[in-house]
Amino acid sequence: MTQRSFDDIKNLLKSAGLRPTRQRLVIGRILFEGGNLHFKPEDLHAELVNEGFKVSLSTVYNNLHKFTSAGLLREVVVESGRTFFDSNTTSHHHFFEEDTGSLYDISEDEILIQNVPAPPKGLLISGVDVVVRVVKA
Amino acid sequence: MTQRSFDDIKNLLKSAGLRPTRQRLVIGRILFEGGNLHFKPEDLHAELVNEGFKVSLSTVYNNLHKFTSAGLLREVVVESGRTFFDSNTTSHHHFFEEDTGSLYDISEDEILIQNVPAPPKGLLISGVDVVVRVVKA
DNA sequence: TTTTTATTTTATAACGATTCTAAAAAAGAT
DNA sequence: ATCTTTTTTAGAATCGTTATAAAATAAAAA
Repeated sequence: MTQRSFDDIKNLLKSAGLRPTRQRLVIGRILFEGGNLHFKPEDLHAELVNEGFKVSLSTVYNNLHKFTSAGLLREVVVESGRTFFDSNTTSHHHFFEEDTGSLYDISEDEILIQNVPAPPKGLLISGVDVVVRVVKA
Repeated sequence: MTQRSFDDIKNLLKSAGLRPTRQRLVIGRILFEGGNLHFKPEDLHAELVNEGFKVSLSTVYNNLHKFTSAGLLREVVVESGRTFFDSNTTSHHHFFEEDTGSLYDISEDEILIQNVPAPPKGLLISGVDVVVRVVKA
């Protein structure tokens, strides 16, 4: 996944059924220009403001959720109280460093999970999340 | 782990370095009377009030955290926005049903996790959490 | 194009969960 | 009992997030 042009982002948004607004293009360029990003809504908003784009925090939240339901982003739950998003939407796992709030990917085929028991009656497995908590050595 | 007397709870608290106050005894009796409980602070507070005990919500939060750092409780992170506690402090995993907020234990030896990669330089693994997300069939 | 309609953005208010505050109460030590 | 320390409490404050409703923008239709 290499550097993406503005038009690529535009197409990405369109094919996800999202209008390519100015705000979404700018957000999309940061999130999808290549490389996997882990971030909090506040982080992204700060970066946008920092780069000189006027986008409200509401819009950031709004679009992170739209991107997520459109399959362009994933939410990662590692801490109660704050939400992390991940620009890598493929199935994978994470190292999480509580001190710093840093996340690191673990690819799905690196880790091996076996013998997941059958869920309680009437329930179906929709996903398996592994969080490996780490601390400074 | 069978029914525990008030004195058992008192000793449990004492040996955890916690003064056996009226509030802690009452909370402890609910949480440690046997059986594994998954609950939110609000739930516990509601139950206490319901049973006729006057305990403030602050005290509940306060003591859940004290119990946790004393090793009597565990926090379970399955959703950003609310905190779950687990009276089972042994290493184990969970099914989580998002619709209802229900948690079900998966014992550690039931599930098999292998090939957890080495953490990034300078970090040590402090724990591995597996959350199996489930939905109504 | 212009007009119309639908969607999006925004500032701001509201919200729920949690933490903080500082004063009153209770526990333990002397 | 008295003193000291810890705990509890009500209430305010804070944090992250979501709701509101009016203004702006995008897309579709004319």
